[in-house]
Amino acid sequence: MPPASQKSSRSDRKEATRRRILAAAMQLVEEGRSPDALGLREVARAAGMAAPSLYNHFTDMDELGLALVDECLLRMRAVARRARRAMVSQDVEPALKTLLGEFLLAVSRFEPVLRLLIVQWLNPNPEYRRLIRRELSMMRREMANDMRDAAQLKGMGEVGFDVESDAIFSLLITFVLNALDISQEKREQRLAILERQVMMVVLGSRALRA
Amino acid sequence: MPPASQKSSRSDRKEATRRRILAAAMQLVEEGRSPDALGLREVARAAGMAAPSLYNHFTDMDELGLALVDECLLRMRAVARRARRAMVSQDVEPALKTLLGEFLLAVSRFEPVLRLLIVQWLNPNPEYRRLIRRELSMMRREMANDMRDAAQLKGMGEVGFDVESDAIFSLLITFVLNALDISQEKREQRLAILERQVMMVVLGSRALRA
DNA sequence: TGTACATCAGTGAACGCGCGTTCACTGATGTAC
DNA sequence: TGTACATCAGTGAACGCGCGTTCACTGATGTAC
Repeated sequence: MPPASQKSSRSDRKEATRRRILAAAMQLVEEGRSPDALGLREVARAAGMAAPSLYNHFTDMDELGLALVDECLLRMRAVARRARRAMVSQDVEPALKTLLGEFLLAVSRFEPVLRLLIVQWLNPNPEYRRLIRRELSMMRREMANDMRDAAQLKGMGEVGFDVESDAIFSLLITFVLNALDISQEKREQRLAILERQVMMVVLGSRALRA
Repeated sequence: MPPASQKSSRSDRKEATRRRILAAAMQLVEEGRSPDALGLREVARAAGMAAPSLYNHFTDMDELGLALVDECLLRMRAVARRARRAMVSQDVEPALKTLLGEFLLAVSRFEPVLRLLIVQWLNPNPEYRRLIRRELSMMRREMANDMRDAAQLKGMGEVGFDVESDAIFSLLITFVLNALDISQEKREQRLAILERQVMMVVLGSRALRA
């Protein structure tokens, strides 16, 4: 038996290399390289290694692709969490303005990441869809929980916000689709529209409850 | 100068072959063949001709692809028109129920067509996106016009419904994304949610106007 | 501590494959006289 | 109407290309004694 620290030395470096590969792939994505996702050689080159080396870290391209999607989802969750945290303990309207402002920033900053996620949402391989859908509904649920907590704080009692947050998510997703290749200026115009639409949902669900 | 009828004989047959190719491609799409759109040979085989023959009718694969997208959009517009016609001169809620019922049928029936449209919406070649976006905003506008006309009939005066119909469209699009590979049963559950969400938008925009 | 051996991340060359596309050709159909 | 010629939709074979993947090998690193 070798000492644990020694034993892990080689596997530590291997793990680091794996991260390096994923980081290189992510950078390619963020640079907007998206001719139908990335090629094996392209990623290898970006990571500064020979193509077959990737097979020491991923059994095939799909495993790399899924790991990449996972990485993208991770970033999006961080964005969502940050946005939600920024809106706690505000009134509805300023809270939404904050949320959407954060969202616009995120869309601009992560546009290629979002594009990859939507493309892979339609990947013939169902594993991609499962992964994305699972994470997405998790984000939806977190948002619904936050809304419920906020409502409770304002003494509105125990109300469900699942349908409502689902609708808002739909608006956000379509916003991304529409925003994909328009100018920053038009994007802000569309954000103003999005704001009104989210308000519609908020007011409408209030009316439905009454 | 040859008589026009004679002259067109050969080009008529050519035109017919072109249509045959597109029809064969459409059938492949509707059968759910979608490993990242269709291959040249696959389409040729389905149309019963040799691969290079396609070049007598399309300058390259992109032209065929765009023609195919056009065909898909045509069908979707027909669906939309039919749905809107089914909802004239009803009250808001039954009209929406009718609209969404038609919509669910269409999603089930044209699922692969819709999938192709969303995939091509993200095609690196911007021509696809332009085409789809143009057609989509046309459909949106038509819907907004119908809503405006209906509102006018009920004496609500000249009100714009663009933001509202845009929101409803967003909900529909995301519904398609979510519906893509779930069972008929779950789909109907989601349709019930969609109904409530559309009602939220309708009621909410009414509240916003007040 | 020093040496002989095992492991294994990384490599260069090559694989089979299917893709979109080009090319010289064929033969039925239309045109001109 | 009959014949000689032009057009052109359709074809089989072949092209170059880039893809994901396999393989035998190398050489640094870890292991055992």
